[in-house]
Amino acid sequence: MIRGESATEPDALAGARVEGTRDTDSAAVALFHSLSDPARLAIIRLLSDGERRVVDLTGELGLAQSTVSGHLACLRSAGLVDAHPHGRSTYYALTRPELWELLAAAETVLDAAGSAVTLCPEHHRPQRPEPLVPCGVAVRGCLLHGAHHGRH
Amino acid sequence: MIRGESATEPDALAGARVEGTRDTDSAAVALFHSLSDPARLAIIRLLSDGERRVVDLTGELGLAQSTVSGHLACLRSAGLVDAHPHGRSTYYALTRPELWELLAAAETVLDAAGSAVTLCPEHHRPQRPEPLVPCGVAVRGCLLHGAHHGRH
DNA sequence: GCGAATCATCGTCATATCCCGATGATAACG
DNA sequence: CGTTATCATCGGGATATGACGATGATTCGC
Repeated sequence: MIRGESATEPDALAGARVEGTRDTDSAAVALFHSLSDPARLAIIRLLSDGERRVVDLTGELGLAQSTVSGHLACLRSAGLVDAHPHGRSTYYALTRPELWELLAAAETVLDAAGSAVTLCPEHHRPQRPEPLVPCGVAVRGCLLHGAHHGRH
Repeated sequence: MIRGESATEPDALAGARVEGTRDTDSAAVALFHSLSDPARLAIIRLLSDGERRVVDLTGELGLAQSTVSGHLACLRSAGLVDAHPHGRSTYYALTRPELWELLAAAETVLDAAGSAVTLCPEHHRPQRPEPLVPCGVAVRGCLLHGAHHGRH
């Protein structure tokens, strides 16, 4: 991963090894893998405010520069960030606004599991669809509205 | 992971090591990690039709039984499946209907990246929200409806 | 022109991960 | 009761991963 991102490359061979998997699962595997590291989640959060240089991210994360470069390479390979060299600096920015829906959906899954998790920065949080169940059963406070909504 | 799921346990220590991460990120990391393996995605797909025994999954996946047990332990630790021992068999079932929204959202991200990926079984696919952009700009066929919708 | 800054890459290390076969506890079957 | 089936767990192997420091190419600032 840190060198060459071989594990995140779409790998039809590994996909064909396990029955029931699909070649296209590799892209999904790479996407989920890119999100399965705390440093990379933190990078995404930092980039949500706008593009940043590697040295900025390095300072904020408190990791070695080479490590940050590796994480950015992983995110880049998964298509979540883009790199814009500018002189001796390289600016990285997020590329997929759809990512916020994904993070919000993960919040929902974890919320249902009892983990109050906030992955989406507030200004990127997609609107939750209106609950289909009429209000009446207060199960848990809604993360977005902080009020009690019917859940199910 | 295969023994003890130490890597998927919420680990506040690792979370505190990288600046900008949150302790609660561990649950998200574990969730994304649980989805970042082709065999586990296949298991989720198999279980989408209803609960199954380990031996059934083992047969369908073509993996060693111990491997399948390990994957199920991972999914279980992430809260995505539940185990119901019944005699000498153990039935596994999915626990989070919210998971379909997450997989659909991942499809969207990958779709935007140019990878036509189907993670959601058809009978579990959540309804896509109506596009906010009026029809007019045909960019890419909609996975669900197969017709051309405005994208942006 | 020189020193400093930046960053992708490499090598190394400790640990994790997925794979397998083996094993033992438990339950089912004849 | 003896045999078979099932499954969680363990040990080992091959590989991957995230961490670090070092390095060299490129750019910037004086």
